[in-house]
Amino acid sequence: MKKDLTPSETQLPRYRWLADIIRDTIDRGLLTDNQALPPERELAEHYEVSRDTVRKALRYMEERGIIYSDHGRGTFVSPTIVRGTTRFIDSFSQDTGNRGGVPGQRIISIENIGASMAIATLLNIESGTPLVRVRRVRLIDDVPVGVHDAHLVLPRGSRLTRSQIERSGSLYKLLTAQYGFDPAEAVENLCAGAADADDAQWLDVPVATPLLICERITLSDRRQPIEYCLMKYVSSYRYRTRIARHSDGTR
Amino acid sequence: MKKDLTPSETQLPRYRWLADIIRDTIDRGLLTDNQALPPERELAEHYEVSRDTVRKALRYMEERGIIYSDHGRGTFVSPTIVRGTTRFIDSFSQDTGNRGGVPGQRIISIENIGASMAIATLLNIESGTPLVRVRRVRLIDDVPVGVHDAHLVLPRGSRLTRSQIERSGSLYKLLTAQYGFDPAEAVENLCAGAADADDAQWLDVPVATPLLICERITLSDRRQPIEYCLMKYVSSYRYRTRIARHSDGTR
DNA sequence: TAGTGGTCTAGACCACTCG
DNA sequence: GAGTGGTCTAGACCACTAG
Repeated sequence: MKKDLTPSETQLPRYRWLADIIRDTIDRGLLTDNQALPPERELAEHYEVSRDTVRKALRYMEERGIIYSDHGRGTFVSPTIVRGTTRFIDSFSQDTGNRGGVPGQRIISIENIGASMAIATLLNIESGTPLVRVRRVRLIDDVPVGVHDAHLVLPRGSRLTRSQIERSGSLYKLLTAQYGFDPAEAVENLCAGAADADDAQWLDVPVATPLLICERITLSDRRQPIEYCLMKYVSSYRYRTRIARHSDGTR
Repeated sequence: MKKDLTPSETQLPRYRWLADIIRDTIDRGLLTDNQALPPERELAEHYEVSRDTVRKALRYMEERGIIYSDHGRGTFVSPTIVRGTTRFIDSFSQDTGNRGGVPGQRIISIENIGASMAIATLLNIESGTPLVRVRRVRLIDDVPVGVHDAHLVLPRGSRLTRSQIERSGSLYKLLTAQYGFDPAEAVENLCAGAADADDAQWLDVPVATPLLICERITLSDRRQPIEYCLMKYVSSYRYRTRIARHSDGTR
């Protein structure tokens, strides 16, 4: 168990080490919805870290929707409905797994293309720049739930093969490991749409069926656009998210 | 200008005061996309605060997608595409204003009802608990773009009138000011759907038109559910969001 | 190697909540 | 008033980036 390792053994900063311990405690059900954590000063003493480090661990968890703090009252475990709503960049495989489904994919095509004007504008690159386009049907428990159409900016000469993607569960993990693809942030735009003939075929629904359309632009650590992805989902697919702030900036 | 006020005059914590100054600098175009901010130590000296306070201001802004920091390189202004994608709980009026539209509403009905079993389960209350149900058509520049169906848990005896809501631009602002309604966090679930006869009438679209469906549960500071809201939007409406994390927890 | 952000500490005081 | 989280400080050292 993580608990038995010292922070230096885990190679993690102390606040991450502490966050993992607390997270574990919650995941094991020893602390449940809206129950209070020990006070910060107590945690600091018990784990032999400064109070500031405790606070860093708590803020780290709060950002992820695991706990929340109330001034003057204490720090509490977030209700189940909130925990686990944090969105990550490689969300599909992740989310699906978290919800108890088996994520899958069927590759429609992999092409080396030049950026169209529309895509070039979105990605802030020259039109005609070489891109890799990957189209996939996404499955949950072998049922098609969505189509992904990704346009990737990869280093010159990168070659992506069907079998590579198929072997690796997650396209992102593959790209990160093999091609230095390093997503830091993404912007998403969601709206309603209707299935066209292609969508209908791949998703096995009638033409004009309502679909959830999600456009994503992914940025590298230097905030250069490295991917444009158009995703369309059938109505049974749920996109979950969490909002933690009021517009007055409070909390 | 805020710049000329001392932190104590603004009644804000120093880190918020500093964040506002930097934000202002960016908004005025003195610092633009991917440009570097001064180093933390320099900001600390210049504004006569500790480096830790500077860091707190920077983290506050980073959470909101205004800037980003890279270890060893510096801190930079987020590209325009990213800035302003932060979602807030009272998003409709806010977002619409930010995008240059004029937000509006047409109230369909205000009812005092008892919680149905479905709603009661979602809100974690007894079925039959008194709720206020507010149905509204949301407008942008006087064009209907969505319908909101809110079920509110308000203190006993609260009375909500049409004219009150109409006078106040934002329902949330009214509830907060008048009824101690204090949203701290919200969970949203998005999916695709089709317009039913009612939707079609209010949104002025054919029945079965694809709609973006967004269900929201709003929680109080004590993380008690205080609202369930079902929102449906026509396909021209864009729901924008930002994802800042990779699933390995890095950054 | 110089410069940057990231982690960590120990201590002080403020602001809020609740009995 | 006692206990909690929130802000702030001054200083140290580590980790990463780039010329």
